[in-house]
Amino acid sequence: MSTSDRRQTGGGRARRVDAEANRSRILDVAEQVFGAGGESASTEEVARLAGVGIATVFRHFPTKAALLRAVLVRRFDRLREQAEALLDTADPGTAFFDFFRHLVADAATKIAIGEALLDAGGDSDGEAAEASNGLRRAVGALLRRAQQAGAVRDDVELPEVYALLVATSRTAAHAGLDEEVRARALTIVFDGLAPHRHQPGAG
Amino acid sequence: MSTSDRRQTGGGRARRVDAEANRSRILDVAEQVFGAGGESASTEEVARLAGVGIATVFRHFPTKAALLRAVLVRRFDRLREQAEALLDTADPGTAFFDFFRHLVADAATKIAIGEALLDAGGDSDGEAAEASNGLRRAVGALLRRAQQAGAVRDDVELPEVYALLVATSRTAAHAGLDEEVRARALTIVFDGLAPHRHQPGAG
DNA sequence: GACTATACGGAGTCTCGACTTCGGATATCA
DNA sequence: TGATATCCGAAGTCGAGACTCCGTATAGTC
Repeated sequence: MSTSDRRQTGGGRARRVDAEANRSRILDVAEQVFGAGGESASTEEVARLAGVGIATVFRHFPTKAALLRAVLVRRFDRLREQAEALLDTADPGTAFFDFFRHLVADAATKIAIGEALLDAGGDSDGEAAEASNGLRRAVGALLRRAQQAGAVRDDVELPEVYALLVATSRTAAHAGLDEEVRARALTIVFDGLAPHRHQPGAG
Repeated sequence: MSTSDRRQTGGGRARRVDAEANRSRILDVAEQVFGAGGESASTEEVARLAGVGIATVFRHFPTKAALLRAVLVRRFDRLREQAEALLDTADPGTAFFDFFRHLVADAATKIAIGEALLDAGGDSDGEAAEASNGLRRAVGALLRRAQQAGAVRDDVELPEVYALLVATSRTAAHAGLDEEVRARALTIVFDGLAPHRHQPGAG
């Protein structure tokens, strides 16, 4: 309900099926390409890997920014759905920490996602910001539930938790950080989020 | 002893004082410009703000990458010196946590620094990698000392600690994360680094 | 099978930014 | 002060990548 409903409403005829298939393939490829190379990857490469001409890409997405936005919206929506699904999980603590881990692992192969997690919140266009906020709210719900269950300390709030989520995701997105180190770093963060602790390192 | 010693050795005459002044000013401006806008900021803007022609920038630094590298080397060296100075501080725990906080705050106004903290380690040229490793080693020394003093748990190692340092620095570097949230996020990380805790959120 | 709106791809244009050229200025030294 | 090696800036070149034009192909409809 976020994308791909353009001509359906408004009177004009529906999109041709080949055009719809191309649009979908372009989105898939763009997610991979921008995921691997960041947003500096070229539109031409997306077209080539999708097996279409560059004009076709620009016909479906008027600017490169629009394409990137569409990719991000889809990704954010998917992550939000996964987060919301976890709200039904039996153990709130497991749900929260698992999703944290999942998002970081997911971002590890998607540079642009990690970057965008941050950027989309502030500026950006309405749709992308909305998708980003949707994800943020879902994380907030997981957090609150985990706190009520006593799995996360009560004195932390969404902004700093989300900041840590973004920070670890963005860093995991780049090469050079192997999986084991990432897991150990997350363990430290999770320990910091756990209840029953005193204040260290205060200046 | 890392930069600015070019013509001094080797027989040729020393650099003219106006040239040396320009070189220094270019480095200062470049640090600001790349700090604020990331490495995508243009060389021409550096030249303009430094009050010189663009050719002068390229005369001193043969490529944009070389300029960026010079900026980073200088910055890394400076941070390393600060870290090493803290090794004489009375309290090892305070030294470690203060430097962590300092580095994150420093990176908050220097996008390129945060990015480079990560990148320089892996590839990059010899000089930049060396400077980066120097900083990493200095952080390692602070960490070990803090652990011996019982201010940081014994079962964490430099890779994951450095990863967290990089992660929080990079994220702090972008807009939209206010100072208070940053401080609260760091508190969580520091709590995770503190000794005497059980394992939460394990899956 | 023919007709047509829709979609396609290749070959452009246009802008931007890294880097060079070269004639003119100036610090340095005698 | 005069000679000159060094340094400077304005105006280029060059390549890359975002975006457009237009003749051709094809899905959808009869």
